[in-house]
Amino acid sequence: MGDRRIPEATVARLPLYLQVLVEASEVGTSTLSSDELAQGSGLNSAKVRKDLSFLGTYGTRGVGYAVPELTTEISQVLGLVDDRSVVIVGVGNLGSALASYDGFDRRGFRVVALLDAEPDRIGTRVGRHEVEPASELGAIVRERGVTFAVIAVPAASAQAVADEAIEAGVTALLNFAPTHLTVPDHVTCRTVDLSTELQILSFYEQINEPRSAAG
Amino acid sequence: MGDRRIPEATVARLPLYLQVLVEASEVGTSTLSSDELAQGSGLNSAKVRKDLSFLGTYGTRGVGYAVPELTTEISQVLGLVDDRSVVIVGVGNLGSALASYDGFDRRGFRVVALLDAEPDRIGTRVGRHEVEPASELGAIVRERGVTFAVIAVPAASAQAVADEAIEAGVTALLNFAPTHLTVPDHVTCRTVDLSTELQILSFYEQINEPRSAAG
DNA sequence: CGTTGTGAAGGAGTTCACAGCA
DNA sequence: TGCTGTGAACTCCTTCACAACG
Repeated sequence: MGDRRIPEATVARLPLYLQVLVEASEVGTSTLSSDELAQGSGLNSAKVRKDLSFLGTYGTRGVGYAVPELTTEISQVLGLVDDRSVVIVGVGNLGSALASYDGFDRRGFRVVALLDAEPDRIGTRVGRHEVEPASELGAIVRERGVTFAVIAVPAASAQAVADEAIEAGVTALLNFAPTHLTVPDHVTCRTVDLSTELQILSFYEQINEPRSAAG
Repeated sequence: MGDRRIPEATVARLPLYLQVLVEASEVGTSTLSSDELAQGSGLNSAKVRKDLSFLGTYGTRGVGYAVPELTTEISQVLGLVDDRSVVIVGVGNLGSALASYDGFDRRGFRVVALLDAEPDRIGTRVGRHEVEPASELGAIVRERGVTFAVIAVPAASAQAVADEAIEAGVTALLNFAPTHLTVPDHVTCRTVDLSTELQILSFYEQINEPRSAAG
């Protein structure tokens, strides 16, 4: 210990641990060892212990980690304690899917608006929401205290959408457009690009396949 | 140089460079400096040069990188030269969105089947395909020479789907189920979990927000 | 006795800074 | 002159190995 800063690599794994913890608690398990946590998340126990040590001391030697306590602690560290308002911009195929995705609500992310620039789509219902005009982005973000924006618009308009959202007060962006977004320091942006993921897979697939061993 | 192995971190960035290169070529730009590539992908020039040096020598000192040559080289390294057959398992909200996503085809990933376990969905059309029964997974993979599977089923059935796909010959998995999949060494699996991404964002959002500076 | 927590070692990735070349 | 290519320094992450402790 000593340092209070949690390494980036550790932060990226905390949600995995949370997943395993929630599953365990659903089955009634009250304690998990670092090794069990590792199994469940596809890591190794040393990494798990090191990661959890950054949060403080939540384990018991000879026993393991208490599921409810650790769940609470990780939720707290990740800032999942109170609800966050999310706006989804772009209600095409992906945007619609995201709007209907229950994983948002389950972790305290409340979708408060769906926006789109297409006149045809405005006023239609998607999931529990009615699609509103994208031109209202700034106003909606301000009025409804939105801090998260999910960007599911074409690459060409993604930066403009991001800029307007940030201008209005959004501080976290989840970007599905296949393009790099430039954001100020106080804003966090993560880009998820399906095509990129496939290309990375493609690289390793051809490596793993040394010309098909018959037999 | 000397080493022929491309670092993992570099592989993960090659698709970004490819994106910038394709955009540049569409605008008619024939040369890009490491700094321009860096701008476009949100990195820094040293990283770009180091990354590209692993591919060989494709730059010209004093000038930059030739767009078409570098595009070809990266495509080749990523194994994007010939088409790959992809099967999408799970045609819920996300699966449907993926089925209609044109980013797959654009990079040589050919979706050859959509599968689902729900009797209601079988036979319905989604995008250009008719949904087939998930029980046919193994047969379809074998008959159509599928090597990529996109898993968009609930977490509870994801591992079973993965196992069957792998058994039939799939060697690359893109998993959207919020759970860790165990796969043999010769198979590559990448998990994309929206909820995980949001939670990581959440962490940095609260860090960036030191109790809201008025003004 | 079993498992955590952690210094220390080892490895991977990033950045620096500049020689080398068009 | 300007930009690449790259050793070397540095920082970050992972793994090891074991003392500490319930």
